[in-house]
Order: sequence, then C-alpha cells, then structure tokens
Amino acid sequence: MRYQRSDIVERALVVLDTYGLADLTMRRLGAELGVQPSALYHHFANKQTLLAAVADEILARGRRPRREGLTWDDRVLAVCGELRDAMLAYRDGAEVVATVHAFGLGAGGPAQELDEALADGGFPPELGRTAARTLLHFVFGHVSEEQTHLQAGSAGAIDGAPREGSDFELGLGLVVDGIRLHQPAGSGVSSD
Amino acid sequence: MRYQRSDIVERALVVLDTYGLADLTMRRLGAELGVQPSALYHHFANKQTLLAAVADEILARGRRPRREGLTWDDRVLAVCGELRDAMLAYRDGAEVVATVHAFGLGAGGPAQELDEALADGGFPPELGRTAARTLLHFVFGHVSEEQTHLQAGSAGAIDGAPREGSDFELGLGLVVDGIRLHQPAGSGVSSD
DNA sequence: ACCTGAACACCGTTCAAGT
DNA sequence: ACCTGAACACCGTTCAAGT
Repeated sequence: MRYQRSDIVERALVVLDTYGLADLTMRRLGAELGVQPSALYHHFANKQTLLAAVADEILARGRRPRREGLTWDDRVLAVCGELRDAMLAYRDGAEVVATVHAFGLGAGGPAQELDEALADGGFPPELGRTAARTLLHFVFGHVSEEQTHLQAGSAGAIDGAPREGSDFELGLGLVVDGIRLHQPAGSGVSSD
Repeated sequence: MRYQRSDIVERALVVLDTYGLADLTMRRLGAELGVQPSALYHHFANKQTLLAAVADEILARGRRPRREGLTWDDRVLAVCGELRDAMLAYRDGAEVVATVHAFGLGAGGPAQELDEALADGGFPPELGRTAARTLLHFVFGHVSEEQTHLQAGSAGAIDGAPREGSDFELGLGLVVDGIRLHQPAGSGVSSD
C-alpha cells in the first residue's frame, strides 16, 4: 500500500478517537495501516510533526463560517467557542492541540484570530497579545480538564456536558470582562 | 542501601532539576539511587504517585508565610505569585505540578486557598470555584509556556525573566479584574 | 520490610537494503 | 519515492526469590 500524508493523518485521527492519545503510537499507527512503523518516517520527520498535523486537522474540521461585523468581544467568544467544540470532537483533542501549541509547531490559527480580534478592539499590540495568550490558556486548561472528566465518567454518555458548557461560558466571561476593562478609552465603544 | 519515601522524592527533585522531566524515569531514578527500578515500587504504587509526591514537595518548598488581613484580591495575587515562584524554582516544575493537578492526585493546596480567598470576597460557591479554576488554568498555562521558553533560551541565563514576570502580572490582572467585576454588590468593598 | 534479577510487553528512531 | 527488516537504546511494571 502507498500512502500520503493526508491518509496517515486521517488514520491517526481514527486511532486517536478510538483508543486515545496514549495508544496513538508510531508502531500502533503503522500496524493499523498495515505498514512498518519506519515507513511513517518517510512522511513525517518524527512523532511531534505528525501530532502537529493531527492537531491542525482537528482545528480545520472544526472551522465554522466567520460572520462579519461582530464586535471584538463577540468575535473572541466565537473563536474560543469554536476552538472548544473542535477539540471536544475528538478524544483527547484538547491535550493534542494544547501540546502541539506549547511546542510551538502548528495550530497557530486561533492565536492569530484572537490577536486580530483584539487589535480590532483597539488594544495596543502588547496588551492584545497578553490578552490572547490568557484566553488560550483558559480555553486549553478548561477543555482539557472538562474532557478528562467527561471521559472518566460513563463511556461516551452526555450526562455532564451541558453543565460543563455553561461553566466554560462563565469562566470565559470572567476573562473577557477583565480584558474589556483594560480597553483603551474610546475604542470600539463610540458610535462615531 | 535502605531508603524511605522522602529520600526518593528528594533525589527525584535533583534528577528533575538537573536533567528535566523527560529523563526522570523509574529506571534512571533507581540507577541514581544505586537500586533496581523495581525497588521503587515498594515505596510508590506507580510513577504517577511518585510524581504527585514530587509536585507536593515542590509546592511545600515554595510556601511563603501567609500575611493576615489581606483583601481577597491581594490574597489571590499572593497565592498565584507563590505558586508561580514555586514551579519556576525547579526545571519543568510547572509541567509536573500541572500534570499532577490534572490527574487529580495531589497539589490541592493552591486550589483550596483560592477557593477560600474568593469565599472571603463574598463570591457564591459556584462562581468562586469557577473563578478559582480559571485562575489556576491561567497560572499553569502561563508558567508552563514561560518555563519552556526560558529553558529554550540560553542555558540558565536570566535574560528574559523580568519581562516575563511583568507579563504574568498583566495577564493575572486581567483575570482578577474580571472576577472583581462579578463580585456581588456590597461584598468586601464597604467599610461598615 | 526492603531489595534483587529477570522477565513481559512495549516505546521512538535509524538505516541499509529492497522495488 | 516509498517501504521492509532488523537493530539500537530505551520505557513502566510485575513477581518470585532472597536477606
């Protein structure tokens, strides 16, 4: 069998969602594809690179159409909500995306979108970047914890999901309100 | 040689700080102590348990005397600052403490102190717990990133540390200000 | 009570060699 | 270009046996 990168990423996503990140090994993935583990190194330099591609694919599949004309804060809420849903769609998705982001490899999309939204809100670059990183830390941390507990609970049930969802919005609201408080006077509030 | 738990944790801290978390293996730690890896399992059920003890020790060594009479927000800032300093004191300290906390094993001290501070601030329990978790997500995320970049830079230099420190305070300020905005009216603000 | 020695069931990665 | 086969240098954990 001949594979290309996209086939391998696709299969990695299936393995991830079915068995979890701990079982997403190069050997296991090779076996799943009917190929020697060493064959994977013809497509990816190492496991980290493969994981980065997996993270990017998780985010790409969760991408929603961008509505125009949103205020900076509604845009921030939209980006964070989309990011959360994308990660929740795959088992251990939050851990994968957060790890890859921490490694500085791929998954730069959400960070850039948050930077843009905050720049539009009139925040100076330094404050905007700090605010964007703070938002990402919250989303990664919250969803990782959420996902761990969801998976620790009953196998695939939907029991605690709504409560966790409102808790996400509550925590996110705290952070966004804090950011808004630091918005330079006269930015995005006036109606000109 | 006969060892007890505290000796092993002590040595694990040295290995962690010298070689990093990736090299803190049961086999390596055993070798460092002049003992078979299997001997460690007489003191700890598994590696996670050992890591939890390491995380607790990192926090214990970073503990500072608690000043009395602080307002809830100053207390929150103090707890978060102490947590950051404790984790920064050991190589990969943030990753160790955050991982153990995510696993729900040890390291419950800071979470409880934040809960207390927010309860003192008049926040209802549910909002207080959400706020405390949001703060922890920020601190873990920020310091992990900070520590990764510090270690990626020059070997043990102090170059970017002050800038990172002020960025920590800026981000933490955003979150605390957001929390304060949700404080129930008349809590902790009136002078009676 | 605490440790040894050996084993079990794995890892990521490299590399010559094949087609 | 893409893959095989074999090897290298590791992991965490278990368990009978020793003292």
